[in-house]
Amino acid sequence: MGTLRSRKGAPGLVEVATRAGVSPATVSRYFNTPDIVKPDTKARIAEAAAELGYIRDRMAGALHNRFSGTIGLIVPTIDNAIFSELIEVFGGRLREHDRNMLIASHGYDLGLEVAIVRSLLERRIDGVVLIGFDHESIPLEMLEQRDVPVVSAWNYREDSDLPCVGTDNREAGATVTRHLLDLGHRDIAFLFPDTQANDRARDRLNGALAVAKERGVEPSPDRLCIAPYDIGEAKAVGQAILSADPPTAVVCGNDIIAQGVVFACQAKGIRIPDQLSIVGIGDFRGSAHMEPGLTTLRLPARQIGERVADTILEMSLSGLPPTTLRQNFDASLIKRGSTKYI
Amino acid sequence: MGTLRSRKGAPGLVEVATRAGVSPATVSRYFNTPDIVKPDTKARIAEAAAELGYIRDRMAGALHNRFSGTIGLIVPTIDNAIFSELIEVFGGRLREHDRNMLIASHGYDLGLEVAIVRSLLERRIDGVVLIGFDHESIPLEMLEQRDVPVVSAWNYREDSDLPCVGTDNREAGATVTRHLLDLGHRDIAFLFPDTQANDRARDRLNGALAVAKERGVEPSPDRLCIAPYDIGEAKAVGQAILSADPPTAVVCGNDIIAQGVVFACQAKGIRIPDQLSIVGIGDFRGSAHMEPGLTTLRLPARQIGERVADTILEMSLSGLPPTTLRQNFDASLIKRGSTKYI
DNA sequence: AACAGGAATGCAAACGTTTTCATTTTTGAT
DNA sequence: ATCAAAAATGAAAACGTTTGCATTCCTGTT
Repeated sequence: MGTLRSRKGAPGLVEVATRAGVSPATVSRYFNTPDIVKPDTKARIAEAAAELGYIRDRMAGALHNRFSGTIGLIVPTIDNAIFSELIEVFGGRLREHDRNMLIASHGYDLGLEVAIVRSLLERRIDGVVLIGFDHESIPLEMLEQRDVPVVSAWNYREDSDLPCVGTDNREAGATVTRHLLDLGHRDIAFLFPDTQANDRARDRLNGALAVAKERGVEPSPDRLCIAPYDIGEAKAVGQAILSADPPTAVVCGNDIIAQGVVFACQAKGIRIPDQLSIVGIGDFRGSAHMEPGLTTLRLPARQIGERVADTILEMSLSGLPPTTLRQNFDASLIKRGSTKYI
Repeated sequence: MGTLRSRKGAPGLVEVATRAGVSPATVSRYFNTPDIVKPDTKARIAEAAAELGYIRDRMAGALHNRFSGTIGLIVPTIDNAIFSELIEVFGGRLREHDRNMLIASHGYDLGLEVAIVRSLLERRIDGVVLIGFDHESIPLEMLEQRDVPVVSAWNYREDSDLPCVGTDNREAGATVTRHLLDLGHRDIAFLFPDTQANDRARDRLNGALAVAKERGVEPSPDRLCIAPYDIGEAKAVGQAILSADPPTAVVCGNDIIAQGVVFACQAKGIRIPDQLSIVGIGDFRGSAHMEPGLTTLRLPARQIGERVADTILEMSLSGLPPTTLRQNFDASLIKRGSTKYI
């Protein structure tokens, strides 16, 4: 069905072999284990390959040796500052190791993950990186059954089922909240996204509430607000909070929300940090440079991205769990102009 | 070399065939051309496949019929609001068509493209989407030689060599500048990234300067400033501009830069739009909600993303140039609070 | 009831590599 | 110069599908 295009003039391994006067096997070895072919032969093959403009067909190879050289990354969203640095760094690291990144997003619809995982498995993925710990069991089983390595990125939990590389989100929530408490704030609002299918947000909120309680601060229900990771909606929620009986400080689930609240204040003429202190989590692009600068928790996205890549590659090569099963990266509180003692 | 893991228990096409009591060929047809297999047989195969948890191996198939079901996308950067919506939409559309997205970024280093293209070709990509028109000839030739469809996204030019889907960036630059001129501004500064290896920025700036000249406004050299697509650096450049003898308006290469300038004003206590009008291009996340809202040009990223996907799929299926070789999407000026008549 | 024509299916040869095993060449020591 | 051992290469059988061609099974017509 349909017109079948032929591979125009693309030369194959055999043609390189013929031209170099060696067997296909030797050419294959030249590419895969160059150290076992004689320098002399190597030179001839290199020349032949260059002259023909040969490009190897890794699919054909993968058919044989199980490795496709492709790693899958499944994220909730690409179109958002949250994961973009992680994605960029991860992809770059993979390229350094001559692997490709197959990426898919599900828009926080975990049900889509099963379709995505199936699609990735059909392409013989060498490994899969997921964000966080909230996942349906079916896709995980499919991966498990086929022995495909899986790493959870972004989150750290000492008792996670999956190998993980990330930060402790409970701790993250606790840290920013502690900062506000240390500054003397007692009337604190919490703006977090729906914690239903988002373990990062859930952990952060729990950590935040735990430390508050510990210090004797128990927010009333109207101090617990839901705002999605969207700057416009966060701004709207922020304006609502600030309308009557505003708190003295706000803990935001991430910097997107915090930025929304900053804009809400500017819209209502509320001075930051004099009338309201704001903390975010993430230190996204822009948080450092807005006015006032946002006090936030810097998550080491760069380190996590690189480490995730290294970990999944290690697993795919060894076929075993990684040497370090769970890796925790510390987040650091960055104090800027958006917080102040009360 | 290394331990070769075997495909644990993964069943193959033949096992499905055996269990369903049909030949492998029929099972293959069941997946590829379901309409030519008898309903009865179809049911038996479906059952067998489900029971075994069969997942097809598209690499093996690709070996035969040339289609890997994977499309490559090469962007300058992922970690930036510029392309993220395009990427997200494009990837989603591909998934709807049961294709995967292989993504790579080169960080505005076009020299990297050749390595990336090679790597994609090794994976038997069905098509490649590039951003803009500035590309080295070698990767393009490699793709051409192998008959791999290429589409340029984001930019539109009526005389482009490649099929393209995007907006006319000259027009974009002209539109925002015209808006300022219409408001009576004559002393306008232009903040653009280095236009060396970035045809989008170059076209925008040229369009902006052309329309200015047309109206008799010729900016002095110190009104032409270079700022990268980075909010912090743009803010710094903005502060420099505003220090002595500030202009009455600024045209920014994109919204990131514009946001930086907004923050620069806030830092220096310059009131927007009373003392300075600012326009951006792109209508990125956040531009609508910052204070004041940013007047900018909305680029139809969503439409472009979908259309690019459709176009590359069409090309890959037909093996021909797309029916519509060059597709232009109109951008619309969004007037918000950052601009005002002088 | 016989038959033509189309619809379903099966057979076996690809697709472009990798890899095992066997064979040849080289190396270094005597 | 000779030989054993190591290094380099070659021959051919995989890998898991797809597909052209051949065959069998239907369906409806005379």
